[in-house]
Amino acid sequence: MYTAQKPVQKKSKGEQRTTQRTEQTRHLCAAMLTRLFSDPSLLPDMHKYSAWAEDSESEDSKTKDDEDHCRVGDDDMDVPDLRSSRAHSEIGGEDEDDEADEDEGEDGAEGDGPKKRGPKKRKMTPARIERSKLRRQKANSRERTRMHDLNSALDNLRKVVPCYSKTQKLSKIETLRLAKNYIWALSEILRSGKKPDLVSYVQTLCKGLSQPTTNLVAGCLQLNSRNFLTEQCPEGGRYPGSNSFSMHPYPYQCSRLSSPQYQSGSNSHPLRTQGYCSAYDSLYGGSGSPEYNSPEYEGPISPPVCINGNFSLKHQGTTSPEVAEKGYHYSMHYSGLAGSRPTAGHIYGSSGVRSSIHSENVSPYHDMHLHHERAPVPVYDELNAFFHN
DNA sequence: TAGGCCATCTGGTCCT
DNA sequence: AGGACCAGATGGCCTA
Repeated sequence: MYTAQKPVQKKSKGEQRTTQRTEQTRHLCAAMLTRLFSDPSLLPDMHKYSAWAEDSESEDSKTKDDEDHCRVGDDDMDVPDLRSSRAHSEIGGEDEDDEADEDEGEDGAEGDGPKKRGPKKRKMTPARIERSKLRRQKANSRERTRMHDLNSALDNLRKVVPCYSKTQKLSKIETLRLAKNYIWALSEILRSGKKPDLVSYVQTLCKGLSQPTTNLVAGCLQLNSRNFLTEQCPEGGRYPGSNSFSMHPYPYQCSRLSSPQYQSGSNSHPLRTQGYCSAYDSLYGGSGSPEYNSPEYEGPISPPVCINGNFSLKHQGTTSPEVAEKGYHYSMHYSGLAGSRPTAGHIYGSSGVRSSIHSENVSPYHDMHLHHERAPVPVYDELNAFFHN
């Protein structure tokens, strides 16, 4: 009696862990695919997107509510399933024996009653059991491979979303969320044909992200914003290759950048030699865009990102140091936008103005790195062509 | 210690 | 029948 109920309690806890993430991921994927591919006209329409994003959130919550509701009703019905499932798990490979036993049990219980319809289960012979085990092993192996492929695809996705790090990976769900926002942000760029408002762009990018992820992105933003603030070539003019999308002057500043600690810095900051630059610059042709022939830089160019409303509101004055102290390891990466564009090399080159901005306070970002895979994302080429027409 | 995230196993369902 | 896909369950690892 109670042995059957104990797993239910355990299951409840397990569900809290599993179904939340599963449902979030599933609905996010479904919403993304449905919206993006079934109705392409939605793509460039950020107004619709805003509404949709809210819908998605409400759907998510609704789904969660529904799920919670179902869970209450499911408990009783799940008991037998759970019991059998646990039995299978603990007595791995004996499922067919269970079937055989079940058959016998049914036969015995029903006796002269109505016969169970459907194909009668054959008695399990040792050979069948062995084959069944083999099938299960093969299925497990395939499932592992499938999940590895899925994770590999997610890794590739991580590399083309705005905040990438090998050491501080975005979670699966956050990767999908950020990718969704990224797609919409890029779509809006294509639709409007002009440089987006930075604040709204970033708010779009960070919409729906968890606080930790927002902080991660915010850390990237700080790097970018430093670049925004210091985007001048050593000669006081533009970097070679910069175009009309130069970001001067920058009306937007990350709050953290207003603090003196980011106004004075060390020339020895390692980032200076690692090819980091404003992704916004990269995307919009601002000065200091990296180039692929830079010794340090080979990876794609990240989209523009900057301060997030949530981050700004919730963490002003507190989050930035916190982020700095957590030792988050992330980096901006760069899309292929600059791949065919002649630019000035990485902005943290040997010359001065930018260099002086960097502070040892950003040391948590020392290990930021650029990945060296350039994802063949078509939109990059489109954007590239667009911005250079 | 609780919660988040993840990998894995597993059974069910659908399709070829 | 077998493979692909999905979702539930579970346990491990990590972090606050």
